[in-house]
Amino acid sequence: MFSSIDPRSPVPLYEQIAACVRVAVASGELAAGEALPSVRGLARELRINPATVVQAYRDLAADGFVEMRHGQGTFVQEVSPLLRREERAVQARELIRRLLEDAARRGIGVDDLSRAFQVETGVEIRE
Amino acid sequence: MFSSIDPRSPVPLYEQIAACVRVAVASGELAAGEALPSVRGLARELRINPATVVQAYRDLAADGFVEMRHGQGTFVQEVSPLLRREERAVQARELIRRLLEDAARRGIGVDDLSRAFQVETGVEIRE
DNA sequence: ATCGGTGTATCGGTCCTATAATACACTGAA
DNA sequence: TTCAGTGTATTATAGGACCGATACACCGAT
Repeated sequence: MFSSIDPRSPVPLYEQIAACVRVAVASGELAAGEALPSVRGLARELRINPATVVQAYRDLAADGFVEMRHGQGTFVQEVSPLLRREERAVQARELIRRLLEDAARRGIGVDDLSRAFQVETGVEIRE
Repeated sequence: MFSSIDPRSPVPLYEQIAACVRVAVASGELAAGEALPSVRGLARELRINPATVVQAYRDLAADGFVEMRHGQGTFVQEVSPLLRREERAVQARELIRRLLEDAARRGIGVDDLSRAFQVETGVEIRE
């Protein structure tokens, strides 16, 4: 599940770890209620510091993906597909807002973005 | 033109300055061929270091927005609307690629993004 | 009660970025 | 030539992000 972790990558280790967990949950490899690897266990397996794993798990917990139970472990959160879908929508809107800000700062308009979106994803757009 | 510059903002000063110039050019407040404020002059006006202004101007020069002439000043570049439009398109695609990476890392799909785009901008989307 | 598992909290070091400071080099007009 | 203006280059400082080390606190089985 964590085979793609690369300490030399420019993206932070804790983000890589969190990403692995997210895709594992999305793909069903990690079912709701199931326990994640322990902080120490994963740290030993990846030969990194426990605190780094903690940071990844805390991010996931902040997003409601997992729950950390002191003394017990970290578990995939039970949420209805509807709620999870809503959560994704919220985050997607946040990403789009940031995109629009960045673009505006460079004088790039919504029409430029929608065209680029179409080119990169194949999703067609109309006004 | 630089009234919105805020040293306490989390976005770097040089980006704020570059953004101001870009919108000034886009709005026509700064015509092609016209000179920008000198590095020292703007630095004094904003009470910041000249090197910070330089970094902003260099970014703009790298994007082809302005031309820095040693000993003379920094001038808004003459470019055809067509070329400028192409440049915007390139940057827009770059922004979209980054958006897609960020989203994938969080398990957010293209469909989530296109819906969010629609919500935030009012632009309708179809597959 | 104890012990081996778990997460929690705090500190310090390293690296990178943004910004500043300062000295340098070019241009055009007097 | 000289000088006041301009951009250029190099080095130094402050701050933050990332990661590691280490000590602490909780839980459940024995």
